[in-house]
Amino acid sequence: MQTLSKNQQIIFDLIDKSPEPMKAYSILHNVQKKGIKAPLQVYRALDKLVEIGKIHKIESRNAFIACHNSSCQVSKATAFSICEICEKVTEISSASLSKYLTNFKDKDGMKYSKYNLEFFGLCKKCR
Amino acid sequence: MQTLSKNQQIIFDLIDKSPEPMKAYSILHNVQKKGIKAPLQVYRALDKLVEIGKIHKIESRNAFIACHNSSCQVSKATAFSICEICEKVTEISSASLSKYLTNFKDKDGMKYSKYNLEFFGLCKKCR
DNA sequence: TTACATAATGTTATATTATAACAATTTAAT
DNA sequence: ATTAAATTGTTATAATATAACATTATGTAA
Ligand SMILES: [Zn+2]
Ligand SMILES: [Zn+2]
Ligand SMILES: [Zn+2]
Ligand SMILES: [Zn+2]
Repeated sequence: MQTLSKNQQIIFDLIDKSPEPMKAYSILHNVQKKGIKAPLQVYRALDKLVEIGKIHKIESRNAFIACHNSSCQVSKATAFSICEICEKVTEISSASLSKYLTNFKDKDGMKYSKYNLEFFGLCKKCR
Repeated sequence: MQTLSKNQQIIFDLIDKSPEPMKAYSILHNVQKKGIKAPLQVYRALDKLVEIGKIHKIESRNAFIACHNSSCQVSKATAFSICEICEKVTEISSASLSKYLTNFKDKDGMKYSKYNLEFFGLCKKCR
């Protein structure tokens, strides 16, 4: 549990409080009053936060959410559900899923050190 | 098996022949001699080809590969392995994996209509 | 085969996402 | 105190993707 730098903390707090994934330039707009003025300052903080597992990138949406799943060790194994109507994103925390994927071997017997899984469908509200 | 339009066929052929995933602007450069001059022409063909399942988008790389897996019905269920050194991408065709993920239900019992899974590791050559 | 709807194309402009390059400052460990 | 590593600040630019509008081609049904 390392301490975050000033920019990292500001940006993490913002993402952590957001009910939905946040995009980089939306983050930028929200932190300009706190002195973070340039895209690069945002992207650098995002890179670090992803690296240490505090946030995840939703690749299909180019957006970021805070990790609320202590079992996904440093972002090596991530799974999300995404509603195709309202765009609600939830991190999936399933021991059996992560066990299955962590142990998955392909045809050549290769095991992978990392994965990202994105499920799509309709959330409760949108069904 | 529908017939492709002119632009769609040109762009599919290029991607299909490529040994590696192709990015949109690399595609554009490669088809300019064939009269496709604008990004939008490329993106429109890519959108359609993805929609009908002839190609897939590798979300973490913003790149496209041809589908060589008849069992992934119209791109609703895709899985790839990605080498983090040489960026080689392979479509994974595993009946047990697709069965597991297609039947996966989250905590609320929700089933998903679609998923995309990207595994990361080192390919044979790079290990 | 005309009429109509749908799909695809062509074109210009612009929006969105992300990194390069370089200088300065802060932090943490000797 | 010295030094290395990490972080910050700043400007410019690269890479990825869509909006808006006009035109042309294709398929379907009276
Ligand atoms: Zn997580
Ligand atoms: Zn929803
Ligand atoms: Zn496929
Ligand atoms: Zn490799």
